[in-house]
Amino acid sequence: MTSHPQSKATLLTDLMLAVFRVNGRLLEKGDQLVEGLNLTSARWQALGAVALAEKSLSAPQIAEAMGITRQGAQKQLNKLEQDGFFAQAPNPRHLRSPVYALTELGERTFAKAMVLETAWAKSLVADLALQDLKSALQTLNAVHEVLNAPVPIKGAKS
Amino acid sequence: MTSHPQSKATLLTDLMLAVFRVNGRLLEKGDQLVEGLNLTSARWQALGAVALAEKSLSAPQIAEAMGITRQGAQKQLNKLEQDGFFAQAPNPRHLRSPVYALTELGERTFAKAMVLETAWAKSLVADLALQDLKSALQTLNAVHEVLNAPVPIKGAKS
DNA sequence: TGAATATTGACAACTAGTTTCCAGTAAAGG
DNA sequence: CCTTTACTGGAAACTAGTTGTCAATATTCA
Repeated sequence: MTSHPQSKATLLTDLMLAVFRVNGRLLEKGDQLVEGLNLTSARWQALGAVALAEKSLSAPQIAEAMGITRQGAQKQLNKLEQDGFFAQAPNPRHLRSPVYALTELGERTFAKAMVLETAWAKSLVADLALQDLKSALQTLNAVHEVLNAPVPIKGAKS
Repeated sequence: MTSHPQSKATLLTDLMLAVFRVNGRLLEKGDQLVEGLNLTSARWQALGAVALAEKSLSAPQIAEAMGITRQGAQKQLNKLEQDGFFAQAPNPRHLRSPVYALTELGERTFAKAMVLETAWAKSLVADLALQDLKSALQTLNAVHEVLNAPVPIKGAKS
């Protein structure tokens, strides 16, 4: 699907494009998977942050778990609270910053989503080899590591 | 960073999360890389669609090349034209649907971005093995293939 | 203790994409 | 031909995130 001379840099570029494509598909399929639960991929992820922490979290904590900004997480939380998935509880550590807990509905819905995700993942891996998945995961993690290095800013407004 | 029992389905789930993380980083770093050129990742991608086609394209053609909707591409094109990167030319095949060509500035800027991207990719691959990149690319492509299969819609509004 | 500093929620404006609708244009089939 | 269908740009409303500002609350530390 791309160029022929497979230098390492070219391969990395191709890998980047593959990440973009797969990312898009995953969000699309994730949305489809949970649309009957009044969820989207983003809303699901917010439920997951609290469910996996197994305790109530403040908005900034949820944001950090989701890898997005405080303000972005807050927007989702406000909607999810309105929809009955989260309930606020007073935060002993901070007057103005409540803690968010899953409601019954939130717990139940997240559990349903987990069941769907597990079934979906199982159906997908039929054609994939365990070792390939392992090494791909390792390589992506290595790429993620490398991406923490600062960008050479030659092109900056000089 | 995640759970221990490494079943294939669990590995795939972890791989999905890795794709999300790497995708976010790539967009962030891509934006930094070209910010001195009055570009963003999205604007860069639009220039690339026309540059790589080596001919003028209509808005729907550019959208398809970018993997986004016609309307999304049109928004970028309108801004990029205002900023002098694209110029419209009449489309002999359609009165109302002009064709977009890179201006001098557009060509020059895309060339600069390519230089930056190549240098960046080269600097990143130092710690990565060629074989790992190859197999990760293949696996991601395989995952992308599998993702074209329809989702089991058990959770849908039945 | 009290002053500087960091964190927080609310709000606004922005990027980047989506879906939906409209009206004009092109293409295809009878 | 001319009617139906497909394609196109424009605009609006939406999702999902960002940055930035403000005022209030916490924290740190001299």
